[in-house]
Amino acid sequence: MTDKKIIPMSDDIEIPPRRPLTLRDVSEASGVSEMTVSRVLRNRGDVSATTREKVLKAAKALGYVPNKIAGALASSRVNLVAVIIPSMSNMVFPEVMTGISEVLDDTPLQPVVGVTNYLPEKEEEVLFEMLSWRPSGVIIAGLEHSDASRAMLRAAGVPVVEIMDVDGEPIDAVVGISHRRAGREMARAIVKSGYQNIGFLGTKMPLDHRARKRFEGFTEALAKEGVEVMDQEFYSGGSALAKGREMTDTILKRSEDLDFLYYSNDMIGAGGLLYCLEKGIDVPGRIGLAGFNGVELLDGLPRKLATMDSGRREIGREAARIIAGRSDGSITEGGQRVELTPKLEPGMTLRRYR
Amino acid sequence: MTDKKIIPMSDDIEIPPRRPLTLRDVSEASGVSEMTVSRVLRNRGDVSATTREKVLKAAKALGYVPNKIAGALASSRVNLVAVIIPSMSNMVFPEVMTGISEVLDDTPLQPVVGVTNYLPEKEEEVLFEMLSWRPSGVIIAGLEHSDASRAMLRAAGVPVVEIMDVDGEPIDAVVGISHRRAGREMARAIVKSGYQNIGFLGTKMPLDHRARKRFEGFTEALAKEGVEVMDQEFYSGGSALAKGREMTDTILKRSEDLDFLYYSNDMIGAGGLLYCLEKGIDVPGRIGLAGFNGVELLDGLPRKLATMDSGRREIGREAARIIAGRSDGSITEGGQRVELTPKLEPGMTLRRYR
DNA sequence: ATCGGAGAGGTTAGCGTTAACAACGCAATA
DNA sequence: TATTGCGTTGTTAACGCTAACCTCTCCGAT
Repeated sequence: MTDKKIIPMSDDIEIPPRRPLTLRDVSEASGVSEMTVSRVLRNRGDVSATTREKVLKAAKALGYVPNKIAGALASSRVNLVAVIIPSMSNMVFPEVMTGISEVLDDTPLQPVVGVTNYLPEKEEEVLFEMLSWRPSGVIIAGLEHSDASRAMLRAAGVPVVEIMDVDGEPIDAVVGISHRRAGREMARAIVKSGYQNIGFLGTKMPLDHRARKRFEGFTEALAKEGVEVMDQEFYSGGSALAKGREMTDTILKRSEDLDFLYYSNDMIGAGGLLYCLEKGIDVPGRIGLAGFNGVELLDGLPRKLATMDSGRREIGREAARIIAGRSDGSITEGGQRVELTPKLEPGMTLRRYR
Repeated sequence: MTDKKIIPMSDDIEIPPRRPLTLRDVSEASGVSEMTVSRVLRNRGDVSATTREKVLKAAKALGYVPNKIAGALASSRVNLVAVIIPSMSNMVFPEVMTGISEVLDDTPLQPVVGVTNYLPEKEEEVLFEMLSWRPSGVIIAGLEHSDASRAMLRAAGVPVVEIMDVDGEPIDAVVGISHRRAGREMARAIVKSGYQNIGFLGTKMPLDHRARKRFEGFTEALAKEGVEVMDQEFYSGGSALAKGREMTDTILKRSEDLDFLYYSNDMIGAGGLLYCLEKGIDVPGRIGLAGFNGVELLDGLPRKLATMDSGRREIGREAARIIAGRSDGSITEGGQRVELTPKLEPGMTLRRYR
């Protein structure tokens, strides 16, 4: 009340309040204490209807926006959930985000996204940055992290949900599918349909652990059937659809006997499909095709590509549910493990027999 | 230094520090004042190399993560940029985000995203929420906002960049293209190529102002040429590619004379293209097609769809540059206006003559 | 010997909010 | 009438950090 700053000002009637508004301003405007204003604005404690309205009117008139920074510091409660994903341009992660938002929208929590570009060092940076805001929980893609990252996550003292993948040792909770198993099942389905000369097309994957695990599961299951991957082709960067075409062209020219192509994602698979149809190749008679993810886009293709739905949206929802539950106290234990089952969608490109 | 809290503890050597670490812990561990630790951790002020190392070692050993909440409150500097966009599943906005991140990565600033689902009320909520974190700047899609939103943005006292669109009254800075103009130019190009019976296919657009403006510019320019839109078809929700097919089927069956279809985005345009090719319709001879946005996906289609590049990535970059410049003081004035020029890409579906 | 000044580090006082508790007024009860 | 107790409002002290100022030491110039 004492240190009212004197600011030299023009004669304008309407002085735009250059100093940002605080509770104090609202309290002065409404004639009650800051504490009461705080209570009104958070609907907490008993405040008489009269005071409540007086305060709300003043706050609205001034255009007061509470300062969450100060609030968070005082209450040591931050309603943010850190979400750390490798990429935004993949269509997969926006869908996960959608699932997360759907659930968090019904809670006081808010997601904040960080992108790592599949780089462990970047992940470490982003994680450090996010943890320094003391979020109420962390949702992070994958189970592979640097030692420093794992240490940070463990030390953060908040719920951590690793998503997408369940093949590995989680730090706390996990929600995802088994990519190895997804690869295995696809391999079996392919062989069962009578294909024998199988090619694999995917990303250059040293850092895409999930693609790698799918490939491992795939080759492993093929091996059990006495089949080996006949040829492979990898790409990085560029329009996935166009790359799918190019790679398909390359691999088919190189290995003419191929009768099945397994793509590590739907986008390149779609490119391959378009390529084959254009070339008049009989799909799935002469060659079968399959992708991975179950993206919506497939519904619009000339022929439905075989794929395996990775349940991205549901993964997001489950992860958010765990964080929300633990944060509001309705879940007390940690370490939950939710394995979703990827569903094989044979579409029209995987069914030589029957 | 006086009020060291006594915590009853077991005899364990390694006490997992359940109370979150503070500067104090680091200062005690390294034998210097908190202030010095703070200086080291922010590379500010003069600290001897010896002390610096001592402090860094202690911080790392403890696994200390600074509390930005407290830091922000004390310094009243928050290195966050609020980015408010209508949707994440559009492929357009992830690209804008990429542009923003590219630029902000070289600054201390960090983007934080909020999604409005094209709903003004939701925009208001999200904006309020974000402003309560006192960000250093706001990047927000579109020029149409509720009165309350505009008031908040003006009162926030930070740089505001409205992006995507320049047709309207900005609050502060704008970066985007003129969608009216984009619509007009496409109309002219279509007519110039000799098409006369033109259909429009798009989203139900009461809330998609940019699509609406394109449509307005489109019809306006057609009118000048004495041409009227012959038929229209709108959709909402679902897989855009599949919707493009369906709508194309519907409109072509309803209006057999149509010789050009203008789609409000590339995705439905691609669906339409695939449909026409499948039906054996001569494109662009019998029917011409065009979309909007210039998405990468088009590169992989059987035929390159005519489109107009909306320069999303560059929009993100420019917007981020303005925020960054104003926030580090290298730009002092406000109200900048950057109008990018959308480039017509005729592809292979818009060129009946020549 | 004296002084100026740079380098290194410490002290103090907030930043704007909320938790915890204290205090007040007034009606119902003993 | 005194007492209890509830509903309502105010007071005080953090929360963890940084800006601003202050002190001390040491060294070279005078």
